[in-house]
Amino acid sequence: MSEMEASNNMIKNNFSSQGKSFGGSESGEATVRLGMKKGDQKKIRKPRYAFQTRSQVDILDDGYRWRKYGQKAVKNNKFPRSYYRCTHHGCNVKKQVQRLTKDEGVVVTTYEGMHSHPIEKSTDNFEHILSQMKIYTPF
DNA sequence: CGTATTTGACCAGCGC
DNA sequence: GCGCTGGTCAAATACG
Repeated sequence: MSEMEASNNMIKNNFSSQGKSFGGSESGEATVRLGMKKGDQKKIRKPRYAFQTRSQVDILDDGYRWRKYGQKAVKNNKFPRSYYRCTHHGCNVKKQVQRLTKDEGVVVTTYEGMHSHPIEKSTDNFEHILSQMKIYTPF
């Protein structure tokens, strides 16, 4: 996983890439237990979008519900990385949050997969979220 | 009661 | 061939 360093340069700003119909990365998911691992992934590359945001809190809600399924520390970072997963049915979207060792105020959020359902929260509320981002973006 | 969260342990892949 | 890392899952717990 050397992408953590690369991500620093590969940061993309295509936030609107998610709101679209499903049909993309689906992976049959069938896999029973450990079968799901990278079996499909090794063949099909899931879209990965990394976002770099300046915020003291790593809990940036984009409008979806996330369930934390793991937390592991990274070598390049003395801060632990948090793994989140969408709690929707049929929505295998994964998201991971990581902080930069150099700037703890910078949070890197990486989204994996695409949502196949509309946002739960009200769009109006979403505005509040953006407002939160702005507040934590003094630069 | 239900949901969400937490920590630990396990497994597979890859490296050397 | 063995070791190591990373990554995910499972169960237990906490909280609303």
